[in-house]
Amino acid sequence: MPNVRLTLPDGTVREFPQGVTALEVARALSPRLAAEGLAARVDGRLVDLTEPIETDASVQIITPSSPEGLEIYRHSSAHLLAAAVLELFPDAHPGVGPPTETGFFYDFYREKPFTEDDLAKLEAKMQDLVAADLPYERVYFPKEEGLKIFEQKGEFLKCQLIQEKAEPVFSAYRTGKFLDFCRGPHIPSTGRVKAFKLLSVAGAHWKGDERSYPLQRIYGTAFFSKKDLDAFLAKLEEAKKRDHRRLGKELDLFSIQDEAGAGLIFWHPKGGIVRKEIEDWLRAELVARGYDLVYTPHAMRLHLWEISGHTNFYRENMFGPMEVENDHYQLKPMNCPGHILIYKSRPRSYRELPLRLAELGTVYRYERSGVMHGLLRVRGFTQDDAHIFSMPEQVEHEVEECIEFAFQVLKTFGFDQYEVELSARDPKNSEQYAGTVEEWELAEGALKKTLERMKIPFKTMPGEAVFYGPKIDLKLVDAIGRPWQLTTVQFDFNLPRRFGLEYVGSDGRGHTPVMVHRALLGSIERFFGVLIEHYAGAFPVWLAPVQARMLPVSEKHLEYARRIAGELRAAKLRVDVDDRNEKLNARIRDAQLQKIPFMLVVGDREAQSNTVSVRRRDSGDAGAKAVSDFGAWMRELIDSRATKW
RNA sequence: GCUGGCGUAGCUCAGCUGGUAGAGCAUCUGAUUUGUAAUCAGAGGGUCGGGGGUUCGAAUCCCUUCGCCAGCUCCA
Repeated sequence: MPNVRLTLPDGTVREFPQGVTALEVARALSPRLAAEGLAARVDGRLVDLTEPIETDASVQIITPSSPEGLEIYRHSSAHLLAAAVLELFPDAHPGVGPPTETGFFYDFYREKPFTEDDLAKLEAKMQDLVAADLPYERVYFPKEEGLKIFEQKGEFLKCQLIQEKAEPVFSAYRTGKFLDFCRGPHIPSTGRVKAFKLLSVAGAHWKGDERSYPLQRIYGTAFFSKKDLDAFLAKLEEAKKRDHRRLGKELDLFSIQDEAGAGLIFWHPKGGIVRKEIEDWLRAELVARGYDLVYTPHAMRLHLWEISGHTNFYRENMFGPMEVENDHYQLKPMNCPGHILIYKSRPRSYRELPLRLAELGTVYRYERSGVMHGLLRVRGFTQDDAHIFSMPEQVEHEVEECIEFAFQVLKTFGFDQYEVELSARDPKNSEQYAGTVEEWELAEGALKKTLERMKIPFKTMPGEAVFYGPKIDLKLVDAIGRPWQLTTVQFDFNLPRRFGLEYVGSDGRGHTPVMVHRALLGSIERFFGVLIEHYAGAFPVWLAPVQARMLPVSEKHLEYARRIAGELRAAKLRVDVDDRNEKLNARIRDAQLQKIPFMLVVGDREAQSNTVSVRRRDSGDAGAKAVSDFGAWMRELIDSRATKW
């Protein structure tokens, strides 16, 4: 039998008999590699360890430490789940079951819904299958023949997939009694699955099409070790504890009320303080950066939205128009037309450009009833919006400034990780965009060049652009690693033309300006939600609704506590006094649960020496401090917007 | 909007197969005068999300509507 020459990752070349499997290669290299191997990469192609290698090739063994390892492992876990489902629930029809970023899922069509109890039973069955150490056996079928087998099993979803996607001879994987149409690769056997958990069951639709079959999706996750799984589950718990909806209630920050309607936010006094601090900082920053602050009406004549193109391209996100004196008015879903009207209110000279109009503009968008989510997805929200009108040659610089501003925002609010996406048009779907192909190419090129010049890594997302132009989106990553889309910088060559905007150039002639839409926090509501989760409700001093709470040891010290609170308030600090008739311990506990940064315990000792005993939220008793020293310290923490102290 | 789950006091939740509501915390009152994460006692508080139906009788069963949760889809 002839030999094949296999190139290993370290560059060495070794000869093996033709038809050797990657598993055999691994064994030849080291028993440990063979034991750990999950799959193999042969000439760039991911294959099973048991696949024969017939020609010279480069071979790499995929192990748990390879980036692809976990994905393959989870895909195999999904098959394991499906195998368990078919054993326990023969009436379930399997759909698809891919790995995801955090685990895997498998979709089934079934009349009866799966319950939480079913998940426990399925986990037990999966354990049995793991114990049985069944191989993931790759088998091949000619298309017609294979199709018949799946038809006999009544797996109509699989049949549909095979008809649409299968090669003339297609591969499938057998795990015990379960046979799945699948490209692979898979791990060698079920015994290799070490740590998994089924997490939830939720609805889904066949191929994501809501008119198609309703399916039940079972979510699970799998890791190489129990330790990793436990760490993941702990992270889920942590996320639950940080949930802004829960903290919003516990800390009395905001509410959403049935009586008022879904997706509409009530900012309570404590949330209101946080919002005001954010807005004050932002406004000062806007002014410093050459923006002009404006205000525009919440409802305007529908006619404007026809000009802007919103009634064509955005109607399904708009509340219905209201009739006023034989005319129609529209609650604004965006702030752009208002700012455009300000621009248009008089002739503009090139000397005033770029004109940066900023507004904390409240907009209303119709969201389908199932999509609202706390502060993160609502129907009424305030954008920290701005529209920059500039000459074409200024626009790249303006985009750069916006991104630089966005980075400053991230830093100020304690975020240090981010991801950047460039959203371009979908070239196959040009009718959903306003403007010509040339204009789009120009705009996308300009955004791309700007990011490259700033040396910012980014991903290009085709088909993600808005109807009037391409955009750069910035996602921040919060304290527990979740990304949130907030900042958006959008290029617009469309609206200026639709509204007939002009400026007089140095040549004395009229020209059309270019417009940049940008929001940095995105929406104040969403940003607030993200902030709550990022800080787990424990805001830095400058944002904390109550910055310090006086805790008089007994009623005797109430007067002193009130006097000091008054002094600190005069120094513009947010201080309150817990004058309830409760044990000190109980009041400390409450302040702690309210995540107030500083507790000031005052009793005889403090009253005599004009001091306060400082208890820090995160590290407990910090000893006595002169009142004036404490005030100065607080001032510094606030003015520097310190996130740690 | 779609699929599934759910909606009981301000909050968190109990209430088996229908017999007309209960706990802890919170609130109020009283006692206690507190030194770094829950003092004790008493009281008030619910047309069981809304509407309709089945039944002698509904928090419990059915229909409908609103809302919430997990997803799908979509987005700041």
